[in-house]
Amino acid sequence: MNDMRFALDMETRALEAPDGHADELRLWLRMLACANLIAGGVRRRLRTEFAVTLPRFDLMAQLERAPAGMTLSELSRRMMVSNGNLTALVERLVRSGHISRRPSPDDRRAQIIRLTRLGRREFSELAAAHGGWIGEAFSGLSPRDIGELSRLTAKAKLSAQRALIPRQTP
Amino acid sequence: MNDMRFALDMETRALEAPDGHADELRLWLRMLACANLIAGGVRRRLRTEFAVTLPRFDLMAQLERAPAGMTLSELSRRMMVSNGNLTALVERLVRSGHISRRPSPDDRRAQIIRLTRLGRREFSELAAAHGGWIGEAFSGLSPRDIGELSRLTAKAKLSAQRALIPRQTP
DNA sequence: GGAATATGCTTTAAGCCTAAAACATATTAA
DNA sequence: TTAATATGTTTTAGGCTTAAAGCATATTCC
Repeated sequence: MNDMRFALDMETRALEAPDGHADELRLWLRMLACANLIAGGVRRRLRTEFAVTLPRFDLMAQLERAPAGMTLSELSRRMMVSNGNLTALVERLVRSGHISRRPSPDDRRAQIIRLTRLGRREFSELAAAHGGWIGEAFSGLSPRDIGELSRLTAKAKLSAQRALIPRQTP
Repeated sequence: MNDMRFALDMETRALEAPDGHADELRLWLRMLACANLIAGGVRRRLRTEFAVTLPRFDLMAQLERAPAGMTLSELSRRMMVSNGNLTALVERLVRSGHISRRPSPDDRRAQIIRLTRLGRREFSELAAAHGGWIGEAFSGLSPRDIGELSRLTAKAKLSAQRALIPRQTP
């Protein structure tokens, strides 16, 4: 039995803000809860309907947009996960026949990862279902809401980038 | 060395939508990227500045709002994580002296978890810093933007709940 | 009361994730 | 050219996360 339940009142309790960041905190908790909710739903459906994990789906989604393939480092940047994380994930996908791995002709340290025919075929099914779930998830919002939310989220992302990314040391 | 870099163009590439869910997909990828970005920054700072993990912080944050304590099940609902997940997390926090665990007087299966004095003291430092980081993260948005984004995110969360939560089987 | 069912918690197996260190190869600078 | 530095990948140690199964105790139904 699935032991998980969604607690939906995470941010409904008042946040007694120590400083004046109460609105930002409320926004953050809402955004986090919303993202976790949707990601959790996607994860559950991928598992029960397709026996696939979300990271595997994410990896295939990135590769699908790069028919020529990609190195592990490039992949780790796009997926926003650590480099070492990919080693095992890629290994599993190679073993299951969804991706191929060959040495880079340009750089003897690097490898090029690509979707196999099987990987492409299976991903197209996953992507169709996934698109439907996301459409459902936001079906309570009008097109106008979606546009506005999208715009503001992009703005928030940019703001967070500036604020949170560690300074480059060139 | 920190091997992670933030790839920020996740959703900048066009999404060729199979159906008509392109806008929803773009929104979803933006929201996910934004949440991951902020959560990643918070995680990194908690670790480097306080040697604390994000789940530990989250757990303490929940307990801080419940001075009378809480059972593990209640905690798992509020944190939106699985029940089994908490066993080890709670064990570690008990060992480090941040929380206490005592049997429930009402239910011999249950335990009541509470912040200790140390836990409360340490959490108050964490919370202050955390509030500041979140304030920074959204500092590029006007109060009006924040209000609007907060409102729409709440709406999206509600929509996702309706759409994605598995049907209750009463 | 006793059986069936539900709930609280732990355990297990598997996978995900990070940071840091290690190693190999490239690139740059002196 | 050699040395220093950077980059691509893997390894390691530790923690997080889930689903599912198992155990103990409560609750409900008959």
